[in-house]
Amino acid sequence: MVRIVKNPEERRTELIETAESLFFQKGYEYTAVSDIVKKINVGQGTFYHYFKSKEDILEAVAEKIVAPIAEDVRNIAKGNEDSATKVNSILNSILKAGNSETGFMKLMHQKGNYLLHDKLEEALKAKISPIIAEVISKGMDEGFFNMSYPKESFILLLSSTLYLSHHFTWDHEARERMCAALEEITARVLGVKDYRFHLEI
Amino acid sequence: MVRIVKNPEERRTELIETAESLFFQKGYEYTAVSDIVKKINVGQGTFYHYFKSKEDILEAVAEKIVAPIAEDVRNIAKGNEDSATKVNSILNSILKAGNSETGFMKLMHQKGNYLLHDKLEEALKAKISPIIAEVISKGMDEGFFNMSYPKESFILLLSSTLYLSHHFTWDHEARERMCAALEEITARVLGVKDYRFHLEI
Amino acid sequence: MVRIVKNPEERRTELIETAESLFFQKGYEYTAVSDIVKKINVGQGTFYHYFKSKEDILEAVAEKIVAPIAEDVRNIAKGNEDSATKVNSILNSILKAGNSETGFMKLMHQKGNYLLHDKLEEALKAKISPIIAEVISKGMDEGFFNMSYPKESFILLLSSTLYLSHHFTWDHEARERMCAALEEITARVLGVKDYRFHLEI
Amino acid sequence: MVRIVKNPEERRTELIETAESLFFQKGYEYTAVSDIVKKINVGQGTFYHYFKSKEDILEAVAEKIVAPIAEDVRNIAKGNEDSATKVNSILNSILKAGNSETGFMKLMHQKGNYLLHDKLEEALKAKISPIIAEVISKGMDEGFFNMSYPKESFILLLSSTLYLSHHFTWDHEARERMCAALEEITARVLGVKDYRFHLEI
DNA sequence: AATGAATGAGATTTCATTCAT
DNA sequence: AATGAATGAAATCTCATTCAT
Repeated sequence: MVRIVKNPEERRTELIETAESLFFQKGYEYTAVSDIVKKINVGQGTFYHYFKSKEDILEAVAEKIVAPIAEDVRNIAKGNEDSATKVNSILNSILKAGNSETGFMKLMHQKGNYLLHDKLEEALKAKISPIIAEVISKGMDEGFFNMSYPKESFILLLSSTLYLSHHFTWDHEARERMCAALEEITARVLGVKDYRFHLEI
Repeated sequence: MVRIVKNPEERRTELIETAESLFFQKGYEYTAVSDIVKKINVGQGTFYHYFKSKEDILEAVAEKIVAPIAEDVRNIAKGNEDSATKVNSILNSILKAGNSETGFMKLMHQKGNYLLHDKLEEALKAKISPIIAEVISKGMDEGFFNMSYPKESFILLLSSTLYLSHHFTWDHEARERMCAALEEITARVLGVKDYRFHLEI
Repeated sequence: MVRIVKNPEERRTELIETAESLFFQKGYEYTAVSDIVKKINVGQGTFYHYFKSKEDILEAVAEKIVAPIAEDVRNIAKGNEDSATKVNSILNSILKAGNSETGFMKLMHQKGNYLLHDKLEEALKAKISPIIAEVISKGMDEGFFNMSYPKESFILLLSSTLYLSHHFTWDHEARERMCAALEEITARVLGVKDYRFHLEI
Repeated sequence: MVRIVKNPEERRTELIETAESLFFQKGYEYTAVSDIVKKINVGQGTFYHYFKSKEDILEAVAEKIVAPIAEDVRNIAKGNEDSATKVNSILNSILKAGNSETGFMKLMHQKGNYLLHDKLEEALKAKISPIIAEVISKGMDEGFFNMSYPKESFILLLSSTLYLSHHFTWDHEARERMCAALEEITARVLGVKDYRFHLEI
């Protein structure tokens, strides 16, 4: 085979992107390392030059997915809106990222992607929870929110949100209702009075 | 090997119980069919008399786990208590079943048990949701509860509850707080005014 | 592939014999499990039905080789000859088994057979040393042999014998001389006076 | 990485020493070329500037180990002592070099070092045998030693000596006995009458 | 109903060596 | 002289399932 030397950064990215697209199509378990390397015409060994195992690239893929979401959430948190609006935007941002045509939800809930599911959930929580915690905390101080156990309550709310995302297969109407329910729940859990959440899936 | 003929029902149960115990110890993925049959000294082929695949016995295990919980919930639903009390009991019943020493939670959240997780969640929802739905619905009629989308809201609440169960490893204090948060959330989601939930993990 | 069911004992032997012959031809390291199974037209899995690893069959091969030698030595030890004659026969038996056309020496000293070398040496010592020890001990009691440290001395002598076997590649004359040297050494080490050892390679 | 140019001789030595230390720790087979180069922070390609293969550096390591021993032996041979004393010193020199904390014996008898074992034995024999042969020969002429096949006998004796070294892990008493046995054997094999060997491990 | 020998596709990983830079 | 990205062949082992008995 012709040997093509590339900037390592570039090669690495190439591998991650290829892996992601294959995990999306066939699922992690059903994607062989050989599928990945064949697709970009590099040797099998090249893969192991960059990742020490198949699970290793899975983590890289999970990070690649979560990074822009975390970035988004971070930006929202930095903004000047009031806390309820921020929470609303954050939830929408997550729902949107998850449910778009190539969103992480489709990826997560596929037969061969159980492990990816785990890694994603973990990464999401690790990167996003702390940011939200701050928003909530500020909202509490300002009297916007009213919860006895803000941190815990929000984790539970977030899990509901992610759970909702699961159900991207539902028919339109069902999703609408689910979404509306989540709006109500969010308001109630946060103890918000004069704010109406608007979520979209 | 000496060939021991047993009552088919008995053999089947024996296989399911063995499978369950192995899934508990090592996880579904890491349990080979050969592990199961070796443990009760039957031939490999025997397994395939009773189950058409490995996934098949997984479903049987999931059902075996869910059945008594559903039974419990059904009994609570039949009782004479008011609706809020019933919901309270139901949630506790689920939490308890999930968190006991050999409860389904430990099983669900183990590395090789992703598929089992799925099947359990599915089975739980299939068997339990309708019963709860009725309780909720009655509570709504009686003015006990107040939600715009009772069914959807409760599913989300239930998912939070299960999610909470996840975290049975936390230290005592953390779990106490989590539990208290769930009590508050439950009340708020259901739109209950004059009832204080008491959950236990 | 047509499935041919055989008596397990037979299949196992078939595998061991095939493995031995391949190790002899190409060396252990250069023999793939797939080579073995292909040669007798069974599935790859069949191999792992009988041996839990490639190293496992290596041990079986080593045992198969050592067993008849140990048997021989045991029979010699049981005989009615005087101790010196027994020792002479034992050494010859080992030399002969090692140096015959398909003897273990050729097997041992081949590039890909280092591990087999080890296993063989180990097995030889484990099975044969105790028998010899007894012969020596009896010879000491009868005044045939005369050594201050019989056990230790004989181990050293045996190692020389095996070492000698190494050199099956030498030309005829060199081997003759080596053999004659060993005869003298044996007599001296054992402290034998009126016996002339006759070794053959 | 910063590129550091060194005196080729120095670089070569650095590589050999690193290889030796790794072979000592992990064994030749389990030491990757990449382990060696990583340890001294040079590129993978640099290795192949100095050695044409992995086996090539193995030989260099073997030579490095054997050289000082041969030097020692050569010096002893040059001395004015009588032949028996010289043999005694030579054997001790070899035993000492082999059994010191980082001696070649530990190296030789390690799982991944079969090939090194071979190379060492070969090198030892090539460099040391001729020197000893001369000492022996002189001793024969002077009537000190008495053997029918001096060269062959001594090789066998040497192999026993090395074999003994093998067992440097034995407990103190066992080694004492082994050593004493070797003293007796040496005297007998050489046909020495009025000399008592004193070996130390 | 029961057995257990047989199957075989396929996946991950290693690493000595090469070569474009 | 030095680099280190790239290569790729090859090998072991797993295990759900089948099927001759």
